[in-house]
Amino acid sequence: MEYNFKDIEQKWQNFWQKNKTFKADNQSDKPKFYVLDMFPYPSGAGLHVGHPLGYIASDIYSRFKRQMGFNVLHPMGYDAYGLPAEQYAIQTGQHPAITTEINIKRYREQLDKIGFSYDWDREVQTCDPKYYKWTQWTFIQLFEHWYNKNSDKAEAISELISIFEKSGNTEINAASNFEEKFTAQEWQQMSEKEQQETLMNYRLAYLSDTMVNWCPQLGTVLANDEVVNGLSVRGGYPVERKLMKQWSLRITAYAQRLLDDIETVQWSDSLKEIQRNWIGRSEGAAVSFEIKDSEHKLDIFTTRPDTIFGVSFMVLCPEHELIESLTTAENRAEVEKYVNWAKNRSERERQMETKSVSGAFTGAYAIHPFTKEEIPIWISEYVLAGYGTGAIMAVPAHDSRDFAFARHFKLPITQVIAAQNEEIIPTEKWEDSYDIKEGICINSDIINNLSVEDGASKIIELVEEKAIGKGTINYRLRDAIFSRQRYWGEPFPVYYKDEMPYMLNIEELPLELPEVDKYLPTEKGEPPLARAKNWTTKDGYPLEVNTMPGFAGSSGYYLRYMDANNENEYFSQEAVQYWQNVDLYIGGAEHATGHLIYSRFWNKFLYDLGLAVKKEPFEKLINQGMIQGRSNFVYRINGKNTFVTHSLKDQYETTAIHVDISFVENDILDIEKFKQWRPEFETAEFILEDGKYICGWEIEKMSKSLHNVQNPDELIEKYGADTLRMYEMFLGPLEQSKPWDTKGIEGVFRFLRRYWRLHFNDEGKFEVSTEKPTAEEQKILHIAIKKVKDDIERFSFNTAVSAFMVAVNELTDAKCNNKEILENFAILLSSFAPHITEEIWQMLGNKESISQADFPKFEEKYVVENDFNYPVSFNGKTRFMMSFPIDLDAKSIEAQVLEAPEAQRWLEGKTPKKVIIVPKRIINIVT
RNA sequence: GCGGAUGUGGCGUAAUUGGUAGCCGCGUUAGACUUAGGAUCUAAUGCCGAGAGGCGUGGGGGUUCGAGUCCCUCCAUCCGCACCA
Repeated sequence: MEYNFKDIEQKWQNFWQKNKTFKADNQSDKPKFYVLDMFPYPSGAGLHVGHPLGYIASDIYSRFKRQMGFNVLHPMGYDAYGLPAEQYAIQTGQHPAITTEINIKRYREQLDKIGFSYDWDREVQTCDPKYYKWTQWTFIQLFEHWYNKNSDKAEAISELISIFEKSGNTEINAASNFEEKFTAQEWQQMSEKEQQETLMNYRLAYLSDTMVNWCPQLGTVLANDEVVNGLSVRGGYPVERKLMKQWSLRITAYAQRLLDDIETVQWSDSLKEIQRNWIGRSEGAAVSFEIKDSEHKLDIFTTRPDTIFGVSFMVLCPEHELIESLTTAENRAEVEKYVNWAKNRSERERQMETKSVSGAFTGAYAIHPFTKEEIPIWISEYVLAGYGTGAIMAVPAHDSRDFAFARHFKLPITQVIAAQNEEIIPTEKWEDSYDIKEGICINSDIINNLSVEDGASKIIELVEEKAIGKGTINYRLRDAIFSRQRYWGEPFPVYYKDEMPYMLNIEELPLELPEVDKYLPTEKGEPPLARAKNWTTKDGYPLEVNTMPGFAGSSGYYLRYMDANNENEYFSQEAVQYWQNVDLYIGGAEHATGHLIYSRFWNKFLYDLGLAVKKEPFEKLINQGMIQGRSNFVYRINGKNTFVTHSLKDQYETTAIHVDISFVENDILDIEKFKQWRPEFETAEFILEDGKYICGWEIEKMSKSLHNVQNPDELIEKYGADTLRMYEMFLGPLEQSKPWDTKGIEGVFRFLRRYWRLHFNDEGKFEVSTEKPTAEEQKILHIAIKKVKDDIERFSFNTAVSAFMVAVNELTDAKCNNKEILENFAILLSSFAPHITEEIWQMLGNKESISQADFPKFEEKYVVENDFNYPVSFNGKTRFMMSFPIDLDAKSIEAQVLEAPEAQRWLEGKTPKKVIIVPKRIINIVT
């Protein structure tokens, strides 16, 4: 009987679905194991072969864990809100919900065809009101909490109010930018609105005027991780800075915990490093400089307080609030000109020209806190509004940017740090700044001769004494802007009364997304939800018209899977106590700074509330590599419609043209298909080699425009899902990027057919032997058991596939059709190739699904060898092999080796200086 | 510029503690079976060499009886961050 993968795969996919084979129970005596895939955004293009790579790996691991006796939670769902569906809606008028539903259906079909062991009863879709009810619910909780730095956790706003009533805000230590102090009495005298405005400075979800990344083409603001090089990640449109009233999440309150707990999870070093960089902790000092003839103070942040005696000017960012009041009359025109120029530059321009120096002098002077010298205050765009205080003390001798600025505007440069016993060169002769991180302080008054480290702590001590500064820690991480001026996202559960925002009652959730006539902003420039009719509460208060960003729905989805159908709670305590957190999370590295930071924050907040039970959501995380495309090229002779084969192309002037890979097999072009591809090629002529047109090739990104996209459906049609699954794993290590090359898939297909044939006799009839397995058969099996188990446990799926091939080759050579052996081998293979093994398992007489079988136990006794075939080397070079019993002592081995005729030949009569014998490894003779 | 990763046959890769470099698969070559082969099977296949043998894990150097693996140095490629004070 032939291996008919089509029937087999259909049969078992139906069986699994009908019997809910992979349904996970929230109650079990078994240990739990939670395997999660990063859920996909269902795009219109469907899945290509790169998407399932991680899904296949996690599926193998899930199936393996079930056979190892775990209760496995392996769910799947859809990150269904997103820009493409909305852009499409804007163009066509089709409701994004319809597009999304169609795309989800297509995704589901494609996923089903690959044979994944998901518990589909737990599916979530972020755009489903039953799901986003809990996204809205969490937002309300964030609004109702503040961050107490003393207890280092989120606490209820109601408690904060009672503190305010008792002692104002003088005693609290909260995560907030609000610096004014008020007493209990002052609090009580505030109006309702004033109180609400005050509280807004403490809430973890807060509304404020913020500098945002505004993307005019997308008509929305974007979070920092959604902008790269001044362009939007989605679409690549320019982004500008703009001050807008926006919802933000106070993720910065969690910066230190997000940083610290990176140490506790098993993620790749590179990913941990990306997160650390994104959080960007730096230690230093905040120092307040007095300003000459002014009541204002200039606050700066520096990581190098030890260089304070090298300050020769101060620099403010062009957005700095003191510019207005500090600028002197005679400098005003210049300053205004500069500020305007800087303001109108796009983020992109600004980032492109980081080398050019620009700036303006305010005419004002700061007073050095130690020397009392006057220090000119300048403005330049090289100081960023978003970092520290937006103002710096410039130490040109030891900072390259300050140095460039000082040289350009002819400002003094004073060296204050030097290496021990170093010859001092006057700074006028320097060509660059001296960015030294170790050394001793010079020209520095009271800290002279101290080390950099001691100098810094001395200065911090002194400024604290003078009450003009303190040691501080600064983070690069910004609060997450949470409003989007788009239609296709979660509505905020917020209404406005007296222009202050209030939360809906929990009972009113979910607040469902309303219908609108168009998916565009209103004429007044309000977001699309402003078009909705009756977009108010029952009492007529207007509802929020912004929607939540893409990361809202994906931040807590892993928790919802634990109890996906619970209508009363986000998830029950019973469910979370059992499932805890994700044991294995697999997905792409592109989420390193977005999703993975936000969901860690989300989880920590829910942890503070006593809902989540683990500090970190994802215990182990693996980033699967990208699958690159293999493009094919044809070479057109310039100015002609003639194409020349790859090996002859250098004899002509040619242009390489991407050709669709579906016309090409083994780099040989199907000329007829190519001619039909485009009208212009119909009359094309070809210069061949050996009667064939051979295409050139290159490894590139897999993309529609490069005509190199491999679609899994076609491959499943041709080879079946089991072959696709195994081939994707066989390609190479999971975490490495690798090109997709269909050539090798035949080898895996051949392997499965050879495996199938083990169970059939020469007449093609199913026939297995029920006799006792031979020692040889047991050995082949048990070597495979050990290898496959070890490989799966260390996520080395490619080498496991190779172990299967070795075993099947050996079983074929041994003409093995032993039932016991084949039964165990089927279990081994079933996590990789679930369909074919279910079929064989059934043919072998089993009634239950193979996924419920126990993973075979490795038994040492079947693989022990009596002899070891030693490589005998001379001076490290292997010369011949010689077999010895394993328990033979080194002395006897040495004596026998040296007597061997082969050894005599290599010794050439010399006496060996040394003989090294490593048992079961090697014999090395040194001459 | 800073940080991270990777370099092994024609190609994808393997070598888990420093111990036989190239497992497995693709491709290629030759052969068998066949009306046919894009089915199946057999054999060969790192490079040089007729052979003996020599050379080989990005380059150079080192440690070691022994290095793909450890150390130093240089080069190349990829990814992330980038005026972060």
